Amino acid sequence: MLQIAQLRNNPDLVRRKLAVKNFKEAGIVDEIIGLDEERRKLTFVYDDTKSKINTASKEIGMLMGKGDKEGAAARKKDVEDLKAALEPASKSLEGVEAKLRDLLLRLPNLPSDLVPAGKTPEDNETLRTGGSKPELAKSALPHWDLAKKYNLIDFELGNKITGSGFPVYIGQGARLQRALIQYFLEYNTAGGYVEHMVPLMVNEASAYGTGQLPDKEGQMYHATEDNFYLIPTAEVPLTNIYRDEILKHTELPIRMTGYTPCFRREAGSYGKDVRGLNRLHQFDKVEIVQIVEAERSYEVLDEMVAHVEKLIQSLELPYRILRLCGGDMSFASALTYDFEVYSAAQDKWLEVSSVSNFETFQANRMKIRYKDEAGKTQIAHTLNGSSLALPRILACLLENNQTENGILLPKSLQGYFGSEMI
RNA sequence: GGAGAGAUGGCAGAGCGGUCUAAUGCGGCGGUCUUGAAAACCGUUGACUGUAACAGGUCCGGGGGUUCGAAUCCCUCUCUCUCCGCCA
Repeated sequence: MLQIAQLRNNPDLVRRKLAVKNFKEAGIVDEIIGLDEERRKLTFVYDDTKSKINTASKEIGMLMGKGDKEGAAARKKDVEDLKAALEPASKSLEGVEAKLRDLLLRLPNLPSDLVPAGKTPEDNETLRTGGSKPELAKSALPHWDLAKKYNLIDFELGNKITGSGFPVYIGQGARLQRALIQYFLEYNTAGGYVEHMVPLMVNEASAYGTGQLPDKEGQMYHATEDNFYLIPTAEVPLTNIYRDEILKHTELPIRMTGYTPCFRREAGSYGKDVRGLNRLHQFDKVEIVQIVEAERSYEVLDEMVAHVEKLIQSLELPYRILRLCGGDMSFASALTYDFEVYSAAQDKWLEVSSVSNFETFQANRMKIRYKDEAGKTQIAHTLNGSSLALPRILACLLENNQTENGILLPKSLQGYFGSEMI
């Protein structure tokens, strides 16, 4: 959620930045500024009337104490009149505030100056690439065939138990998942992130906090009986740990990591993109989250990008880092770097991590604040990224490393997996 | 699932209709003392809104009500604890 002060003090800048994000309802900005002005006027009337009522009520108490019943009765009449005046002011104030909140929630975060203009993924900027694409034999198989050949994943079995997009990992496949999770967590904790195991279901307030609600309502599985949502990413429970907290600046940065399954309805997805491990309803991911002082967040973003990059390098996969354009960024983000790895047999780039700075957008909603060195309360900046999401990494590992004798695993994984090859 | 108790400032905890602008303790911050520290003593210590700055307003789990006046009374929701039941 943006801060009203941003719109009030710098409406042109806000409009310009929203345009970079291809936000269509720019009129909302003026509407908000108008409502805010109205709000302040009404607030003044309300507060002033309330103040008079408070004074009168105190007087009544004193008069009653002295036994002056007539004086008290007269003041009571005054209060009655004041209350009649308060009613409409209070009603319209409530209405204005509700409308204001609603409009404010519909505004996406402002993109940072680094964000390139653009509408589609084609407009994303390639920051850099690394690794090299493997030379595969003509007979090379896509990962869904490899998964079958080596009996690693049974997609049909998942259909039977639950539905499509809920694969069953078997034998060496399950073991490899476990090895990847372990490796990623160890790497992140070595990098200073504290491991957390968190609930996989969250309440409504948490879903609002990180911005899944209200705009991604249909993307989460919803347990309606208890009004809980299955988490689409560990970002939600991890970041919400600090909801409604005021931290000391000496406690920052907060650095957290956690492994969780993630649940996404992916309503509207279809076709070849959903084949095999490319898009699932349940998948495993290790996430990193940081809560930092405002002026440090871009430095931290770079640090997180470097952290994820080294991890991908250690897996020896060809990768590229994209700086997302305004149109391809998420609602809540100010700047996002996507990591894609090259899936050789599919001849496709697959997103495996998305590292974002949300600046105050999430923190403002969640009221995550800190006292700076001067003792002033500031809104914190939040950041998060995948480090890493498993299925597409697995797809690439299988496809890129296939040999006649099996799948050769990168050195970094061999210890966690327990052997060199599948 | 059944019965009962409760939710107050960073924490503990008093307050049960009118100086509550919420006691007290702990913690935090500043100071005195000290070579330094501890102890002791003194002072200070919330959030939001609003203003040029004051003033003013809101907040005692959430929402609603009674009253001139609510932390305090009533209704309702949520959550926590204790006991019972079930159970990995």
